Amino acid sequence: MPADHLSTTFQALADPTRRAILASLTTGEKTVSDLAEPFDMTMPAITKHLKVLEKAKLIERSRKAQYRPCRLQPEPLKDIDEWMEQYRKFFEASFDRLEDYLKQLQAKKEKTDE
Amino acid sequence: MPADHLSTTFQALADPTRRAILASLTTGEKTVSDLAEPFDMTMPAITKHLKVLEKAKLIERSRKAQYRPCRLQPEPLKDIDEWMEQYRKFFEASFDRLEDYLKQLQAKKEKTDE
DNA sequence: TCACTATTTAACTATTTAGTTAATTAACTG
DNA sequence: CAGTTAATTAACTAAATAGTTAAATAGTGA
Repeated sequence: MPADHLSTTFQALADPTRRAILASLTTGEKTVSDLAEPFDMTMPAITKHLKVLEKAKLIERSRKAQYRPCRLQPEPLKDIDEWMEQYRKFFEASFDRLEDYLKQLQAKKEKTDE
Repeated sequence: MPADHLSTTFQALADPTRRAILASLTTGEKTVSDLAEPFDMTMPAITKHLKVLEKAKLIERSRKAQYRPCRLQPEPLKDIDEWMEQYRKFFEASFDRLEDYLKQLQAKKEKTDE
């Protein structure tokens, strides 16, 4: 039960329904029913996913009449992005090697084409 | 119980012990005992964490005598980084607004200093 | 006030997770 | 071979997760 900030964020993102909800919020505020619509899932299940996202501060909620509109709150994603920084050199390095390899392939192909 | 690739990766990262293990592997290959040393936890617990990381393909393991050295395998982190791309404009935008605000503060301060 | 819509809460269940202790496997070393 | 070190497996437990159905709450509007 890790209570730390990053663990809570990663945990919240470790579910495809919740990631889809976040993606859907990139186009703007949505009601709970709007968000629920694409999923083959009951409303209480969606309410629970929203609570997980809210506790992780990935969304914020307000009230408009009987609606509880949700909007994206991207700060925790920024924290993950910053955490990622220490690993970037590793996967960028392997990407560079891939690029080198692809360049070699291309060079070989050009030779064949001559 | 999401079996998809991104969920598995996020799930593996949603634990401070596992993130610390990854960080420790940035300085190179380590044995299980090396990795276990900083934690107040039994060896079987560490073995389980390593299995989670291995299933998520965040580490790879080999054998050297009685040791099972682990090394970082950063590809899944790259996938997260790419997933993040769709959100970057959101948190970069709010960072820009913060920058603007700080510039305004600075401008005000300079005026006061005149 | 009554009925309707939007959403949440309660109570329950099945599965997964993170840890433990005790026992086992594997490889080295005297 | 006997003993030691490295690591895993088995069996168990407590807590968390993701879902369900049924009931409750809150706001709108005739």
